[in-house]
Amino acid sequence: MRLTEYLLPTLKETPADAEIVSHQLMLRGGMIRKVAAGIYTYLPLGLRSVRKVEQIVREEMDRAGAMELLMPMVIPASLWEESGRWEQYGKELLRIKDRKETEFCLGPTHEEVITDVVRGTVRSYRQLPLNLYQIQGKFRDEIRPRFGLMRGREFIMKDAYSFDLENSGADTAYEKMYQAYQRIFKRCGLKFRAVEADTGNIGGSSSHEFMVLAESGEDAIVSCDCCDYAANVEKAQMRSVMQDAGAGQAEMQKIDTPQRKTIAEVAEFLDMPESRLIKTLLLQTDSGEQLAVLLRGDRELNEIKLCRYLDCLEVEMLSDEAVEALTGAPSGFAGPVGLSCRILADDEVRTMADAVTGANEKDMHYMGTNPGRDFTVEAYADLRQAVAGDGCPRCEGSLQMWRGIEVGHVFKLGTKYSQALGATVLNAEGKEVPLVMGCYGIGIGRTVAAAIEQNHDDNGVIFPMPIAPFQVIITLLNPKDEQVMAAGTELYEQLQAQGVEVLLDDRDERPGSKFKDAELIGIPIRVTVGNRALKEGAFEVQKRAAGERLMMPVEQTLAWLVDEVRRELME
RNA sequence: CGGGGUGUAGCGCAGCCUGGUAGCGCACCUGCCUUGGGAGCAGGGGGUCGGAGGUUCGAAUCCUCUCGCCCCGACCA
Repeated sequence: MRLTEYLLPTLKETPADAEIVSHQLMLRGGMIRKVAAGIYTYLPLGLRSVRKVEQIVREEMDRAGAMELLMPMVIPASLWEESGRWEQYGKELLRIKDRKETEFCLGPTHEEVITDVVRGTVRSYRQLPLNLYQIQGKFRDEIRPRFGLMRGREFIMKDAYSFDLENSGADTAYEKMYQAYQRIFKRCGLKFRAVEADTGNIGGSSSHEFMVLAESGEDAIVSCDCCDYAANVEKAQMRSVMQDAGAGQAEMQKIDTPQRKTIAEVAEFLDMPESRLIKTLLLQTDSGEQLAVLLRGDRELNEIKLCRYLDCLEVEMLSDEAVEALTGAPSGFAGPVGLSCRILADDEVRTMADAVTGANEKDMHYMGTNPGRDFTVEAYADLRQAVAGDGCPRCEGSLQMWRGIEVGHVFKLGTKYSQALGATVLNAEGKEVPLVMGCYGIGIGRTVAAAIEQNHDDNGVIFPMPIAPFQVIITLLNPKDEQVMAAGTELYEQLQAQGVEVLLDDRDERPGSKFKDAELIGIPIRVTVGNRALKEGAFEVQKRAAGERLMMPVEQTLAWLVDEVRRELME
């Protein structure tokens, strides 16, 4: 494309509402424009990168034996009622009505629709295994859209669904997708890691997330420094510390802790480490049950682990009023001694002796309390958030912390949806059995954004060749100079003939602006055409990533470029 | 939803406290000039000051309500 004919609205200044680099650069580079919160238009340049990622995904899905189809974005409520998710999914599901007042939703994911398709078309185990995917716009009415394409409400996703007769087949399908994902993100030029993950409201038995490592990532992940254990902190386990501390020596005694409400304040007041305190969290489940959860003072609750333990969808901290009603004291002084509600505790609490807890009385705490002796814990479980330095659950190593962007997620679904929707086949014995499913997502736009998070410098994006919107940009220093225009145009046409995706910057701008734009939009290779070098019979070539400039004889340039582009596509 | 902030030209902002001609930089248009790192000069276009109501002779500015957007927490590709 010639830039004089292309829509490339670059911005010199950074828009105020863009927080992270990828969002800023996509806005500045003329790749996207916001239409509403979490809703974007992909401008021509941005769309090209999106399409590149889609194409890589397609190739690898097809290679893994999956078939592409396309499902509707608008889905009748009735299907979601069958699976039970119409009630369950909550406000993220955007519900709409048609003119006849029939209810629909905008699809945030498509387990129901695909299962409906398959139950209507697949009757026999001989038609299995089956893996169907689509690349499509999804809508989730996120509580807080942010970071541009990173967390939009409308976003492009590849979602695939596998169907098998038995668990073993489903495991194979899962493994195939896992391998395909490795290939996809590698081809996109990303540094990533697959980690064990919680399954959230998609459900199912096990899952892995593909995390692009980036400081700006919204997820925290841990990995072992010795073995290959890696997990989202939501799910992360740590080496258990099961030894029982036994009853301590101290007598339990009540002490004054005026105005000291937080763990930090009490610890400082008593001049002891936070780990000697027991933190008492008062919570309420979605079914309205109130309970207390005990943690070592320096630990944080992992709500997802708690929800799994309780088999509920969410827990919520009690309001100050509810705390006062339950404990008889203002919030900040809750403790397990004499507490009437159900009490759970993290495993670590079992190892504590002579601990400090709230006394359920204003401005008072207990010293020298011991679980079992002074209060009764209904059950101990792993309820705490992993932190850097915790022991690896699989080996003797210790855990490190990273930030990651979740670009892909694979789930083993089991028969959750096939059972709810009655998707069955006849097996070899002629018996009707529910299909065993898996589902596999990739955030397309998010992958582009993640690539930018990982590949940029002060001057802009540095696209990896496979997902660059164009592979080469030819910068004409002075397009009014006939020789410059002629030499540049010839190279441009030759490159196109060779299948290289090339931009010709033929705009009548000063060189500085053109260099800045070329760097901002991250085209991997730039060819500079100016009369100074042309007099020597040369172009100047420069790779965006490396930066060093190279004078190259005009007649060698075409072959060199074609070669470089092909080589970088292969890497 | 809770807490904090912000809406003035396409973008970045000032003006608001203390009411009285709507401004600056970038971008855009025209001309001249310039052409190896976001030039210069001259001229020009572009605004329901987020919206509604109120106070006032007079509101971007004060008051009330409302909407959008951003940031901090629970959601997820």
